[in-house]
Amino acid sequence: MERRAQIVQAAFELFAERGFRGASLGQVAARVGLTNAGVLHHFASKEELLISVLAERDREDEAAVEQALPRDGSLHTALERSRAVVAHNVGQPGLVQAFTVLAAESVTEDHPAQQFFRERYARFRARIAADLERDGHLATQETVLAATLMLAVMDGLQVQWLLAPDEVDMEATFTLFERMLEDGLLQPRPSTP
Amino acid sequence: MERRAQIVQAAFELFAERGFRGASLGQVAARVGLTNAGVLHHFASKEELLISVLAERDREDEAAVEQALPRDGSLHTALERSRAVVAHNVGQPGLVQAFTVLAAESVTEDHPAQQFFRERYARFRARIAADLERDGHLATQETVLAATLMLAVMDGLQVQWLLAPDEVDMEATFTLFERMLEDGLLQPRPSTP
DNA sequence: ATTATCTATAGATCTATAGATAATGC
DNA sequence: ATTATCTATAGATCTATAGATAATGC
Repeated sequence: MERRAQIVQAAFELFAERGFRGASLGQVAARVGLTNAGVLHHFASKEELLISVLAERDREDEAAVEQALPRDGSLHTALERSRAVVAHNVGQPGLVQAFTVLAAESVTEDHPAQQFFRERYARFRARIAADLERDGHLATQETVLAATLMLAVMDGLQVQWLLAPDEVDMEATFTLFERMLEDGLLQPRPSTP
Repeated sequence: MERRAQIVQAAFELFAERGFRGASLGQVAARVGLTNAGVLHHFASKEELLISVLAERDREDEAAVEQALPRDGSLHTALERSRAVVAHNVGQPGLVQAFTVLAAESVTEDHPAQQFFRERYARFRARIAADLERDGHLATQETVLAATLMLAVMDGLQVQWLLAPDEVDMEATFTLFERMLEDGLLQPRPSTP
């Protein structure tokens, strides 16, 4: 079972570096010191390997966030969690790159990770929308839009940051966004003229 | 010269459908009714084809926006332009998919479009920041952050929208963002408590 | 003459499978 | 016995080049 984890780790790195279609089983095998066929003993196909990588990494990362700062249903905690995730990501370019590259690649034809990302985004949107709903400052109809927006900001920032880490300050930009969210949306509106 | 344009068009579609690394020269050739070698007569390599595709499409699209709604340096027009781009994109999933997939793919190792996207984002950030600067409501230091944020929102929305066009309302979400931007950031701050 | 295409092909990969061998767990 | 790995390989691709042929523009 140790081996499986090693392979998942190597595949994760390679998919981050080259994308799913740009990375090969042979490269994964070489990185863990196996042959091609050795890897395919543990995973029936390259697609199955990708699915495993995504499922296992996602589970781990969600667990890490949950442990560091448990959800309590409040909007305050929800925002703090997002900020914590962004701050954490700044130190994990490999992780960010893997999810950024694979999520975008997944929109292409017959991509094996399409269902995974579709469900992942739907789940996150619903979760954030629920927190915003409970907060009560937004019209029900707007909570989903705001949740979509929040995820969009995180994803969009990552692309720019990966391309130019010295020019793009992901944390500061996200903080600005949260300020806008709080001042412009969540406070009682100051008589929009 | 007609042929070149046909090839660029076919390549654009295929890169959108499968990404640069997932699409092949042979597929491009087949789509325009040429052989592999026929395509390589017009473009020295697959990489050169990609660069041409990006350069030509980008030029065309920028020109289209410019013609529809010329820049005049005002923030109002700048925001209107963004909204127009988002609205236009909703009718152009192929265009959106090409840029979304290729931008994310470009962050991977030795990707031929890396320089293109790096420069493109830098250019857009600078342009939007300049408009915000002139407007005068933001501290100079914040204009770049706000410009980064604006591009991030557009990009991030596209990923979610491409995966679930029926669940994600790109225009409505962007409108919500612009309202936040105006109310929360560009208006005189209502005594932040 | 020059430009556009084609045929043919070299030389790399790539995924996945079959079947043999080595290692491990009862 | 079962699990892990390997060697060998089939069968697809893929990119790019060389050299021949067809089409076009003076």
